Amino acid sequence: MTTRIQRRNRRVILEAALDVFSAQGFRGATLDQIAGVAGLSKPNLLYYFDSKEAMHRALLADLLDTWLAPLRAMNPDGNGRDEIKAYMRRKLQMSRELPRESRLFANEVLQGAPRLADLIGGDLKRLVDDQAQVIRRWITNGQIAAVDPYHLIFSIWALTQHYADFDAQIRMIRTGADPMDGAETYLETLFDKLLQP
Amino acid sequence: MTTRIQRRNRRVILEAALDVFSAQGFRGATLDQIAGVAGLSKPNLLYYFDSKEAMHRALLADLLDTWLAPLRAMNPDGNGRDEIKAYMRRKLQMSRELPRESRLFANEVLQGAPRLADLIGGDLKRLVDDQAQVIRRWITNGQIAAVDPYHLIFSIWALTQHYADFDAQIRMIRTGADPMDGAETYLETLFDKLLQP
DNA sequence: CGGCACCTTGACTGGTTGGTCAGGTCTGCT
DNA sequence: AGCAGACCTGACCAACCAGTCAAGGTGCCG
Repeated sequence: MTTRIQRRNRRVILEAALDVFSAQGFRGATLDQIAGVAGLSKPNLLYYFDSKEAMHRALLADLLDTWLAPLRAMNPDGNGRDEIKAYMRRKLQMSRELPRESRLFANEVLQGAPRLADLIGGDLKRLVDDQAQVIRRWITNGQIAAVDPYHLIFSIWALTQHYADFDAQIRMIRTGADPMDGAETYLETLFDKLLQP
Repeated sequence: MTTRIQRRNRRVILEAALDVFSAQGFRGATLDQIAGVAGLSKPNLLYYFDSKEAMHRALLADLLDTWLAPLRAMNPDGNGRDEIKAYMRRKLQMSRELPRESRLFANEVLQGAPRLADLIGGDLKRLVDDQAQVIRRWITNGQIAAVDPYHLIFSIWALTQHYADFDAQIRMIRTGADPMDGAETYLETLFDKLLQP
């Protein structure tokens, strides 16, 4: 049985943990920092989660579905070009709206995904394999140009997540402007040209 | 005056530090780990470098030139499409040959580039601004299609570095094969189509 | 081969950090 | 109101970690 207080505090803690983990990485984050952001005491954090590791795991598990949803949502019966471009647009929107989540995953993968491997397991691979098949069918149908489906998916990840993960670098260069200004238009053009049969 | 032993040990230490920092991030790396990889004692490390921070700074400073060289090497008087594609190819090769360096920078930028800001300063911005001007000229000359020069550069970074930085994820999906198999062909096609006037 | 500068290290320190615990406070139910 | 169980915390601990130091070892010069 979960109480109202439990629900509220767990939410507050995970929110704070996302803030700190995404900005500092797992090793770099401290319970004191998370406690400070959450406005709770450190022992209280550990009343709700068994360990720092458990918070991190809970975060990743909660976010995994959200993170993969855009890829899952690609409709095999839709028009190839529209579906892929819609996928790209959804991912780009996630970089804009959920940059902390993007950086959390990036931090994790960058360090070899030790805490992610068992969570994802073959799940991600299966999803990507399935959608690669779908893309292959669109190629066969002549709906899109013949490009490697895996590299196509990787390039969507790379191009969209870059704006969240490397935000600091982009800000150094495009001082003033919103770092993502013009990104949608640019990527729209890029994928239009790439996929044109 | 630097002795032979000094040169050798500094090199060994930076090599080990690159290994550990790129895999664990600054905060995640410990001097004991670096000492272990280097085959030296921890106090000995601190005989050659004032602090952990100093090792990290030395690494970044040493690598910065290497890292920006490909962008600097873009020849304003060359053919636009060839120059940009050559830049992309050089960056992709760096992802293949220097993945640790790529991950070191990625780790740094991901966490807001605190230790990089003063090192790069306006230097990177100036270089990118200059090369963006060069690209604009190629567009005016009709050598390449009209695309936003900044997003073009960002997309080259994103697409090439992704293979080094997200290697762990790609390996989960493309089990067996070399993660970068087919990447060059794919990116060649992508930029061909994108830049086609 | 003797001496001096350079190199190396075991043992230590002070500060940080994840996690524990005993006891106190609050909340919701009857 | 009263109580049982949920919630919260100050004080504490053990492990870890960057950095110090004094003392001994090593290479290089005359």
